[in-house]
Amino acid sequence: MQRRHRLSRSRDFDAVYRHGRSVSTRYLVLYWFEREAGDENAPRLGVAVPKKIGGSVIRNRIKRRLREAWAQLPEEAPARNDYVLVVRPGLPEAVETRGFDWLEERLGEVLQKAQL
RNA sequence: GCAGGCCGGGUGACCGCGAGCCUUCUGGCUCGAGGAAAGUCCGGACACCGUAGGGCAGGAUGCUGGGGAAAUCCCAGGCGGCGAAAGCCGACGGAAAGUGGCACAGAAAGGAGACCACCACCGGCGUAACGCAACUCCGGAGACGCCGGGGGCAAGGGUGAAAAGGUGGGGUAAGAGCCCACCAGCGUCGUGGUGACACGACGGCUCGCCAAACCCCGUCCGGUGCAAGGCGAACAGGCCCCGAUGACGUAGCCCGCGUAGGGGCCGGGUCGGCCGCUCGAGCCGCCGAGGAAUCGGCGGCCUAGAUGGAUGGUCACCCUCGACAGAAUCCGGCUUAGAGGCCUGCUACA
RNA sequence: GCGGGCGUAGUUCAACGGUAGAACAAGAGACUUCCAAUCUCUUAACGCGGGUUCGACUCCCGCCGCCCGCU
Repeated sequence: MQRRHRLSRSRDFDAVYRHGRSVSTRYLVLYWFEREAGDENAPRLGVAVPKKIGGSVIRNRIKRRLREAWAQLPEEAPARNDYVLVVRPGLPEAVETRGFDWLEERLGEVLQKAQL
């Protein structure tokens, strides 16, 4: 995922949290927010992992895997939006035991629930 | 069992990520986490702060020698403790400068005293022809017993973590370093050692424990931290108060020094960009000095620099199935976490 | 990056270096026809590992966990 397809500023995160909508599942929370009308460049993703989840190795690994899973997705996420994925406790352990394919299913689940 | 050192899954393919370089402009090449990157416990480098100067206060530190930029660091040695040994551990200056503490128990917890017991002496009372535990000693000039008195003494008693050196002998009315021998401690001298210290001789005869209790002594310490700091961008108004009778710098206080600005409220701007940013007390190899830490010389190498923060996905094969864990200015240490494997030396047992 | 504070019964808090206490809660009993209230009794704890000391919740060092600041 290239840098322009990521959320890179604290103000962007704030905007998505403050003005966007959200949906949550057992392991993930998804926020999304429609940017300025007519801006159809590409979807942008930010990943947030609380410190409660684990050490920096755990947190970095789950972020990498979520970005990879996001990139593997077909065009399910409309390009006009900014997204923030929040990891909930238990996800890294579950991925370790159930594998990467399971993580892709969980990501698809939360996107479907959002009904974009 | 102990000590020291090292490695920390590997190889290949495709798709991705970050940086640099090249480029025919959409690709190619190269590099891309750790021994602890961690905790932030010490020490620096570096940077800035209208000065960093002194005193007090405060903090840190504390055997000796060497190393090191420095350090709650390293090496070697001494001393003390633990262990059968190899070896490990130790904030290890001062208690005859002062203050304070030593619960319970115990007579007494520190410049001494005397509860019980012991010992002669003096006085009083009661007695013994056989008495006294016993005698060849002593005893009606009163032994012995009881009571009282002023003394002597600190060996014994029980308590305690600890009781004024320990053991043995002499000595004495009973005793005591009162005297003697050995041991321990202290002091002086000598010898060895750079030194901590060790050994020996002599001396007088002894001075409790706690300073990780206050403290005393020696040594060291300006503050803030890369979110330092610099460049550029944006905004660049109003009111009030204090101030050469010294505000403020200045930090806990005082002195000294410097200097003309400082503070509050409202309004406005900035949650962006570039540099700092990785070549350094650097790493590797060889040679030399040294007992080692380490140092010197020569040759070679360039080895992450992100900024919501770069290592992931899929597949194949192999092995002993892979722990703890992710750089954020850099470096030297300490501490903590940690699956497995390799090498070297030593000790004990068989 | 820098700095500060706190860990004691189930909970909220105490304790000059000398036996860890109080309140509430919980359990049992008493009182009551029953419940509540009240009274009595009981159960329980110094975050972990070293060190100093005769002796450590207390003093020192190192970890672990939690909370809070500054920029």
